[in-house]
Amino acid sequence: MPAVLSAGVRAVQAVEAPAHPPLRAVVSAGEVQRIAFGSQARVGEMLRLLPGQLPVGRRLVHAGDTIYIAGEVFAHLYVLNSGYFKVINTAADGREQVVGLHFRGDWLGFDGIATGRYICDAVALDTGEIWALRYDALLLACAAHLPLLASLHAEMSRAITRGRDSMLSRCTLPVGARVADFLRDWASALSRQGQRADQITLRMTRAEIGNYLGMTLESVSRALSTLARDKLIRFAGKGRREILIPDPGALDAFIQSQTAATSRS
Amino acid sequence: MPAVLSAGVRAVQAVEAPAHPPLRAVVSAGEVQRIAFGSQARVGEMLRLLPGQLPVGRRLVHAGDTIYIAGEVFAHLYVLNSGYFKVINTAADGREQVVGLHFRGDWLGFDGIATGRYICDAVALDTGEIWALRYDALLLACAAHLPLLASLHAEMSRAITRGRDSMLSRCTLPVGARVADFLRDWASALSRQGQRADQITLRMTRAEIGNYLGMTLESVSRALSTLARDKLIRFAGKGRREILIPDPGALDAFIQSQTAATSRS
DNA sequence: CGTTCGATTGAGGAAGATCAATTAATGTGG
DNA sequence: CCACATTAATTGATCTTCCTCAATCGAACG
Repeated sequence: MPAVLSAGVRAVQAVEAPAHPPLRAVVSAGEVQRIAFGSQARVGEMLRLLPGQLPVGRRLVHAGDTIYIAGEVFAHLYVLNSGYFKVINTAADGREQVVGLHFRGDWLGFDGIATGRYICDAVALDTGEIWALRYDALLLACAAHLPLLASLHAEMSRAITRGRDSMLSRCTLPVGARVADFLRDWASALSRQGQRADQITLRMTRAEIGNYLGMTLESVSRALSTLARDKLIRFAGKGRREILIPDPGALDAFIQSQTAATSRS
Repeated sequence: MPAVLSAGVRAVQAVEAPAHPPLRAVVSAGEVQRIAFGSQARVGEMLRLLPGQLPVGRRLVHAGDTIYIAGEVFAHLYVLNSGYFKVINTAADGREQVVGLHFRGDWLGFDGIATGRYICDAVALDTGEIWALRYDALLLACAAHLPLLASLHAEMSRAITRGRDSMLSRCTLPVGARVADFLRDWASALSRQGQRADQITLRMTRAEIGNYLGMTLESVSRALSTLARDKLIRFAGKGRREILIPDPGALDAFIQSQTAATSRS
């Protein structure tokens, strides 16, 4: 039984955030319009669309806290307001894998809708705040307010598309390019959030990254070392979890050079 | 550019089925209740839930026909009434992969919701019939009829979950077990449809299967030969596309024996 | 300051890809 | 209906990639 992923998972810690500004004040409607598809827009859109009567349960989480676990009865969808999260899928025979990484603006919990129980574990990688929406209340609100429904569906659609892109990456790229692609993804997620995209703080161990990317931790380490040697990335800070990307375009070029060499069609 | 996947793709052929029995008569409501989660139930559920005013465009397709292609403007979701279908994802640099296989009762087109354009190609593997639902009309119908909305969400949820299960299989199983898992999946899909699950007619070439499973066509061929040698499967018919599964449990055991050996955690 | 956990790096081996040759199936024109 | 052409599938030999095993190093923490 691989203990890598479950290590450090702490008990659920449901803390209600004390004082917060009113929901509608966080992002202005105008700002929402300007930043298309960015997480600012997505979170703002949520805030704008959520009718006052739909209760939003706020919860602070810390690294290792679980949002939900497989088998738990489904009742809520979660909107990530801040922090970093992973989703772990476990097979009947015990194989497990990190199948998703999620950030501000993402939704969690879709996997629970079909069966009425969550299929995966959702775990915080860092301190953050999540909003819990009762699914039944959300459905009613959606029926009354179609833009909210459209927004919800767009999120589910994105979840499907991202999963497919991950598949493509895992199945068509050699390990080195997979790691580069991972960094590129992370950076673009940061830029969607309006943060600087050239500076990444990995919140996972090499073992977790390797599990996510379908390779061993040694392969992750070697790939990162190679990227650093070739000046495609740079390590910052004391530990080796701060990564700088001087030239994102060079990363793209590297990935493409790898695919041209190894075209598994 | 890998030509494997696009080979044999023919132009869209939109044929309206001539005479059909009225929608509600195909599956009785009682039958729907009895067969939980099977595709009979899912198709029947659709029929029951779709209000009369929601227009359903029927289309007959043949092997190679495209339901939609990447970049096309999104307007419809598709419910598969019969036939076999594949979904192909293509990266910016030309890498492409079969990321999904779909059967009677499945929905296609969710990937188009978020951006307003389809992200993938959906191609028929065999003759079949699909129902096209205008997404805007569907949203309105959902708002008026919440069970329909719940059903739609359940389908999207399943799409997400299935994608994650595929990821897990691709990233944690050696090639032999991946092929066995593929056969098991196909068989269980057949059984959900009420068809016999011990007899599979592969509608894809070894190259397509390999692409779907993240391995070469030679590996697929070798894996199938090994499974046949070990009596876990048997080839029927003239070609080697008819596969019999004498003992599904033995397949499970085989997969598990492989995972115990190669635990990439 | 030692202990522990994570990361790096090297050496060797195994799984699977690639290359190549053969056979089987499918389709085509005569 | 048959000879031929074409595509799909199988099988073997070789080679590359990546995994496994192991040792070392560094950082974090009590």
